[in-house]
Amino acid sequence: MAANSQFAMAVHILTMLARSGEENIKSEYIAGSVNTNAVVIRRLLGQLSNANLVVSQTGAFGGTRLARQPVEISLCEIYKAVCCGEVFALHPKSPNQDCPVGKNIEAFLCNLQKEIDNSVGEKLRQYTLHDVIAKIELAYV
Amino acid sequence: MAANSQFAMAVHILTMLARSGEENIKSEYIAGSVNTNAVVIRRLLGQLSNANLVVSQTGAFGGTRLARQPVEISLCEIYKAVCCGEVFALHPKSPNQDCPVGKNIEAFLCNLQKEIDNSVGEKLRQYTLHDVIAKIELAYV
DNA sequence: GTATTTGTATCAAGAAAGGTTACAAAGTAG
DNA sequence: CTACTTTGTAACCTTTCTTGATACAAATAC
Repeated sequence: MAANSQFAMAVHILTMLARSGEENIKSEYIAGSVNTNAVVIRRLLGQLSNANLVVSQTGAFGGTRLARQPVEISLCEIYKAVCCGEVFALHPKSPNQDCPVGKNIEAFLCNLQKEIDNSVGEKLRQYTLHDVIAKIELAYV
Repeated sequence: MAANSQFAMAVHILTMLARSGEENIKSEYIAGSVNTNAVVIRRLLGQLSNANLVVSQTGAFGGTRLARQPVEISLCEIYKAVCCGEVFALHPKSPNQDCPVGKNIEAFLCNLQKEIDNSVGEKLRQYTLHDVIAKIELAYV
């Protein structure tokens, strides 16, 4: 399976929007920077819109802009908006319930999964889009 | 077959081995508990063997046993032994280097990726195979 | 009305994981 | 030495996910 880079692309997209303020940005333009197809961008924008992170407009002079200030959007929100996945997956088939290990390992792993996810969420909550811009601007001064 | 469940299966395998002490366990037997094919188990055991977590023997009465005591094997080591993947992937194609965002976002995301991975590693380092057994035994008393 | 842009639907290509069969190599027992 | 057992791999198939691409209806501006 191809690796999931939706979070990386979503951060890229939102960083572009953050730098453009109230101006509407076209998916075609963003696609040029992310180096992909405009439909890929629009699909991601759809998810970000569902999460109330962006606002879109159809029609001529339409496009997308942030729904909130960059300082009010954490990377954790972005992660949750586009990543349905967990850090690791559970067993593809349920383990053998007649084995004491098989019977109980799933519950353990499921709890562990949640614990790790919380840990990742906490880390991501430390950064906002504003921080991303700050770091990137520094990088090319 | 959705996401990567190698870590989940590896923990399951090692828990089985941990409960059997010095005894050699056959891949066929483990496969019965994990509910998969013996070759899938042997593939994982190969990775765990490369990481010096288990020792295998071919031939009659062969099989696999832990290379160390359960208390000396952390979940972090297991994770690193079987997961080549990161929590999130970077851009599939390199972003447009003519765009200030495209030019600098990769470095930022790469650092973030490492930071998150460290965070996950730290969390997993808190648990050993011994802890897993303790929790599982409790679960079915 | 015409041009533009989003929002979707649909399809194809490629990658990764898991499952399966097959078999050589290594080891044990007698 | 012979027969048997088990690991270690290779090869192949199927399923599933992600990305990329084309197409077109709906919405909006002038």
